[in-house]
Amino acid sequence: MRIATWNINSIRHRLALLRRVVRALDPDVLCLQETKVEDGLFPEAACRAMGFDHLVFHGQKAYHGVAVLSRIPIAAHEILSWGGNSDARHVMATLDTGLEIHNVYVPAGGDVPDPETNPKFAHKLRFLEEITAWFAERTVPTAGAVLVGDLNIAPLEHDVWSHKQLLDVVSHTSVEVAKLGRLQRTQAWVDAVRRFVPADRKLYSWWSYRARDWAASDRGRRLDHVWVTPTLTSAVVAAAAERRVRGWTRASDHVPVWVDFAPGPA
DNA sequence: ATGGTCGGTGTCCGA
Repeated sequence: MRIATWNINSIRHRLALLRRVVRALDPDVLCLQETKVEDGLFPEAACRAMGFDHLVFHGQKAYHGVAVLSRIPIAAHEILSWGGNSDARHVMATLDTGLEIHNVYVPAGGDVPDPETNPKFAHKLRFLEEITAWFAERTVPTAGAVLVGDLNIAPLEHDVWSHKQLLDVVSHTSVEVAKLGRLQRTQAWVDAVRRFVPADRKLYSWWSYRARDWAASDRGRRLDHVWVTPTLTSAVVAAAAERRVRGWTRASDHVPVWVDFAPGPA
């Protein structure tokens, strides 16, 4: 079973690219962020035509929005909200196997890493505190859980092109990394992708649109993550961030990240 | 040291 996550940056603008990604990666479950579409306008038929018979989408006009596209039946889902507003940033889908999937889009946090002067950064920190408190009270399901999404934080030194130059840049500051660490410890979440790409090797999932040549400058960050609860760790047999997708026509600034699970009991 | 580009929406905002 393959689970993928991708910040698509407008699902309606990128339906052709979505088809191409689905053909190339053939995920069983694809979690999208920044769909940027309200539920009434979600391209449901197009997703079904790609083989995803089971859909959960939770969006709003213009901003944010998360969706779970699945070939595996979804038994239940829940819309969750953190940070003091009703932003569409977290949906939980429980597969009929009992596996719980959390699709999360953490606020970007603006430009200035100071919660006193930048309300967007304050909102990001509050979102992280609230989701952390919720997971801390929650029991890990028997079948395990997966947390994926655009977490908008690159926690490790080699999750960014220059650790030194990004220490004061939102997404890599110590306060954000510490908060992400607290979230990770709530259910002892394991960073599944870094099990396959060691921490001393550069790994990115996002490259800014603003670079003249994103591939040549290669100033990327790993903002998109796949975490699994401990009992699932040994079932994860492969993982990757699909760098090549950044070069495809009409690319998102984020690329898909995926994890493969071995069949059968973990 | 600065500005660079997107998408959705509307004459800018958020990323």
